[in-house]
Amino acid sequence: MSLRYALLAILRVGPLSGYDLQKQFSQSVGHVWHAPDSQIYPELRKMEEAGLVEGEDQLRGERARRRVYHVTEAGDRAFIEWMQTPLEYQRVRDPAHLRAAYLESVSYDAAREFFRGHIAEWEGELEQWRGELVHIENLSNPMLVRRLAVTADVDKPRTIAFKRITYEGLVEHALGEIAWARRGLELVDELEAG
Amino acid sequence: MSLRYALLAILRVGPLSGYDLQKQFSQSVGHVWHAPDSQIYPELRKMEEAGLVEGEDQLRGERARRRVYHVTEAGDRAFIEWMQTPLEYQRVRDPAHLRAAYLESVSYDAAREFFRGHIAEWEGELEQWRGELVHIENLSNPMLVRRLAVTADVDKPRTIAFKRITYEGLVEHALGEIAWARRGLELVDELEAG
DNA sequence: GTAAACATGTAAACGGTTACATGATTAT
DNA sequence: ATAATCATGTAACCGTTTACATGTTTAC
Repeated sequence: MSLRYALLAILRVGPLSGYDLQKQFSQSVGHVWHAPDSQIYPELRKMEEAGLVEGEDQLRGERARRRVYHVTEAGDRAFIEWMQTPLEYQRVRDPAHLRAAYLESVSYDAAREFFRGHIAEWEGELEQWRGELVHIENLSNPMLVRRLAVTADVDKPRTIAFKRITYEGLVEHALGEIAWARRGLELVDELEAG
Repeated sequence: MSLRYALLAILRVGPLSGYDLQKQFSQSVGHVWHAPDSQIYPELRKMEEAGLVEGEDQLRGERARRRVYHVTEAGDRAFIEWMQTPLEYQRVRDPAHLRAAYLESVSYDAAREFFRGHIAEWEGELEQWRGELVHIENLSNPMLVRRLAVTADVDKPRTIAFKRITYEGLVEHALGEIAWARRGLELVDELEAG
């Protein structure tokens, strides 16, 4: 159910077509809440039915159209209300730690493969999140710039500060996973040696 | 799809009824892969259809029955094969960091509420995982004891070591989330002050 | 002319959540 | 007698994933 609010968060900055939304999405909120375009288009339609957004068809060339969505007052209220509601945490479902707990059932090399894969996976995320963090510090993230353009001066420091701490948290998590997996590799070496 | 392998991991230690499995589950693998009983019973049936486990109905008293499942050779092979297959990581979908990125749209108190809730959530997980870690160190976890009972002496150190590093990783993650949220609270104080 | 990018979807399947439903046995 | 625990499910719903489907416009 968070997809809806992730989309509202972006649309609140200004109207966008489904296509543009999806592109902005994958370069911003998509870093913490992934969604494919095949999920975004239908969700926008549902949000329109619920009165949270309104879409207008615009013509593009002679035959093509694009549907541009903007947030309604009800949509804005719904977003703020959600932000103030206690967050529903999802139950833990962590395939990597599930597997790690049973590595005794495979060879040392297979165990190493697992930890190496874990490092590769989290280094990928780390790179993305660190990149975002740099863009936040430099004010070189287009979404953030657009947002700041519609934000009162008093509110700007907060807007930046919360984005920064968010990505700092993600970066630290990724670093933690990588450090853990490196220790995993050392453990495998020790077990094999002794 | 990991539920299947989580269930196999437990059943490989020895036969269990759906009910007992579910109890063992919630006290062991359930810490990293949650599943309600309403999901476990049908999954066991599906695994039986797939030939991974076999169930036998046992009588309990006069009228009641319980179905005891054990892993087949095919089930054992499937588990080992899965353990050696590159892990499919799920796309990031993190409602807490999604929300954190937009805290400028609510009051300082609402932002504090969010971070406090985050701390409470992760302290809950931390307690569970730390408890497990203690049970692993003391060999006071019944599942681990049963597992060691069917494990060759040479393999025992590994079996313990992988469980330990798994829960250490989880504990560190929880500590990281808590430290992050505490910094969040400090940030809110600073923003409100200056 | 052709490829890249623009633009918007549908359909089927799957996994997970929540609520409901039922009854037997054992310990007090 | 009664409560706790044992024991096993079904059904409806929801969100997500994957694969498929189609056509337009713009830049080279």
